[in-house]
Amino acid sequence: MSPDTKTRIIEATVATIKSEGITGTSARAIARHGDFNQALIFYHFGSIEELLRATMEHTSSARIELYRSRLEGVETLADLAAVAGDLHKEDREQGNMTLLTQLMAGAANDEVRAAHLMTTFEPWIGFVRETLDRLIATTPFGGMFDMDDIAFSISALFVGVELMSDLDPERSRDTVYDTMQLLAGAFQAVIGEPGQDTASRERQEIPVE
Amino acid sequence: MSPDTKTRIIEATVATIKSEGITGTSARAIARHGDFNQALIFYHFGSIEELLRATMEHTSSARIELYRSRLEGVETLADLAAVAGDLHKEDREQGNMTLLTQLMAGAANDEVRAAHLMTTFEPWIGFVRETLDRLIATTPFGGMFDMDDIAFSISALFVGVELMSDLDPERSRDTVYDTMQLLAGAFQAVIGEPGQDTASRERQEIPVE
DNA sequence: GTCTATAGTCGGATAGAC
DNA sequence: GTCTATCCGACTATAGAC
Repeated sequence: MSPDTKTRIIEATVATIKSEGITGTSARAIARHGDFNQALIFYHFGSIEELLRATMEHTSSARIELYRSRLEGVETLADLAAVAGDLHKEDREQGNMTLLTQLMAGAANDEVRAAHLMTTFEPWIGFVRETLDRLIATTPFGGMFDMDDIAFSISALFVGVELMSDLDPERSRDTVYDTMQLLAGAFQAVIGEPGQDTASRERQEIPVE
Repeated sequence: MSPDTKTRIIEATVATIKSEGITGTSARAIARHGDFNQALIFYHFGSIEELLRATMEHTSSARIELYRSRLEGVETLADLAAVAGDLHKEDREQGNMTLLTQLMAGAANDEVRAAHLMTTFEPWIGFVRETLDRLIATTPFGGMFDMDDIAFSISALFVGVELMSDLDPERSRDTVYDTMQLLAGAFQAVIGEPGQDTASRERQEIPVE
């Protein structure tokens, strides 16, 4: 019945952060959520610190694969905005974004934790970058902007929207993604779709990496 | 020598959140930072909760006026990005953005605190909106997008960039704002500058509210 | 591997001297 | 208005029974 105990503890940790926030996440609170004894945490992880690190890795690696599989077929900026909006909505409903922002805030004044969290987040940014490369970098506009900065900014935008939405849950943020989709479509119209001629650019192959 | 005691306590609270994070902010830690007795907090504010609320208001109202005075002269999107980048850089260096994100994260699972923080943040979003109104809403593009959503997204972008920058302080984020400035300039070129004719829009008065 | 019990620290908050 | 002293609950972590 009980799967791996370490996994059970990590899942209880996730549930605790989602419902109590990082400031309310203690060994006792986690044990209450998972219905096991508090001392188990220290037997399996040694410290709360180590448990939080393990929790970061567990949740991050689980999500990145889903994102990758869903976004690899995307071919226009409007599609990107639409799929990203859908994924983000799922994550919101499951509390995954709250989990992330709470872990981030809790790591801000702790260098070791921050470095660890950034490492788990890096593939995410790199992956937004890859998607952008497919859609923009092959156009003449690709050379105009630093794609790393844009990928970083887009990732930050999602994080920021979530953090602020958590503060104001009554105002639905679905329209924000609709608006972003409109904007992306307008932008796409200006730069032209990949694989389709426009007045201002030459036809190019889209590199498959 | 000592100004208002309440102010001293609030300033010690700000210093504590900046250096210890929201999870490390306790009555005792605040008292250490401000070099006064812990009991003073409860005499003047009644509870930590109330002190945090007062701190939110204090810091928010102080900054919004500065932002307003600096941004009211802005007339193009590129200028907007430039001035916003400068202001944001100042805030970063003073730790004000860390303060904000930490307060946000700490308020996420506390409805009363969240509502309070959102209230102090609302003028900020409204004010980004006013700036956008001056720059975009008077063009034909104004009708295409929900300006509230865009103002919300821009505010969220800054918050998100900061939260992520806090995790990765070594990678300088100055280039992010340079890139945003470039993007804004390109966008401006497409929609045309306010007060200047373009092929696709009629001349309009910019309403002064 | 999981539990109870407990040590030791730190938290919010109050009473009361000055 | 500011301090000392203190209550009491919650915390991390460990020792040791089972």
